[in-house]
Amino acid sequence: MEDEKFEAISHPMRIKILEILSKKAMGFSELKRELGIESSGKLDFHLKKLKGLITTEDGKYILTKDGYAALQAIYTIRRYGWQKRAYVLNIIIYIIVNILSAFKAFNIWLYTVFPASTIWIIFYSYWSIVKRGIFKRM
Amino acid sequence: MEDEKFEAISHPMRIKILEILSKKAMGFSELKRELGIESSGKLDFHLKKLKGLITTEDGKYILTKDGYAALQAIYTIRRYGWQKRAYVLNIIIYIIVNILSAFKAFNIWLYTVFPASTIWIIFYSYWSIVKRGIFKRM
DNA sequence: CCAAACAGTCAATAATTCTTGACTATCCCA
DNA sequence: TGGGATAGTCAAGAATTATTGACTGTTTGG
Repeated sequence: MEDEKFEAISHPMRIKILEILSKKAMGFSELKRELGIESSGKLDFHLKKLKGLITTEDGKYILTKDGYAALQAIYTIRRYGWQKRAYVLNIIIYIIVNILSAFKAFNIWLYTVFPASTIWIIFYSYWSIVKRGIFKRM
Repeated sequence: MEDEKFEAISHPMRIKILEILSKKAMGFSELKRELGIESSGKLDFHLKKLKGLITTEDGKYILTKDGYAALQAIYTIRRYGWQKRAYVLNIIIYIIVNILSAFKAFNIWLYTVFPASTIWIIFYSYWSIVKRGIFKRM
């Protein structure tokens, strides 16, 4: 099912098209100009390959939900480090919030801040490490 | 630079190879068996296409850092809904933590929990919405 | 030592993808 | 009314990717 999505974004021009359309809806000719190509057939070919990732609205091309997901995948590869950094920052803030709260008012911390933030951090760690494998062989 | 990575994972067999190797390091023949193919040339061809995403260790194939990133991209497409759900849950927990803290001890909340968690939520929202576009045409 | 299993390579062919360029049709405004 | 801009389609050929199958070494157990 998702194999053809990777096929769809496996050509530089199609990635370019997704990036352009994520910023601005465009018609056929404007897109052609933006891509710096002369051949209409070429653009037609690539637009057809992007079926499911783009659609039209008021005569202009826009990304679909899956189009944004595909772009997301591209950014995942480009900015993979982000996830790890976000995770580390999350943990640091968790620790800071808890230490500050515990020192200021132990009881409140123990019964509200600590359980709530700990549930969150467990969930987030599970998501980051188990589901997304952010620390696997990084 | 990353274009060839998408080309690399644009074939079902290569996605299968990445998934198999992410779970267990394997030699040539074991991989062939696991994939249910007869032709050595075929496996050789696809392994070569995966250059940069896999490597060998003790005579067995394993994923590289980029291999895991590519697999990550595959999961991003498969489990895209997760991000939105995680974001919403994060916001809910932020609100709960803040309301509870504010009611129990207003001053502590105002000077520690609120600023720290608000900085976090701004950062996280920026990351989720601006950088990753999780609400764009979902 | 022999055979079977492992770990590939490579050339030829099949299949698919990409590009070109010629063509159609509509709209608009001068 | 005619020319330029928009919005495509399609067939043919070029280029690339995928598969097959025959081949080469190495290792390992009996």
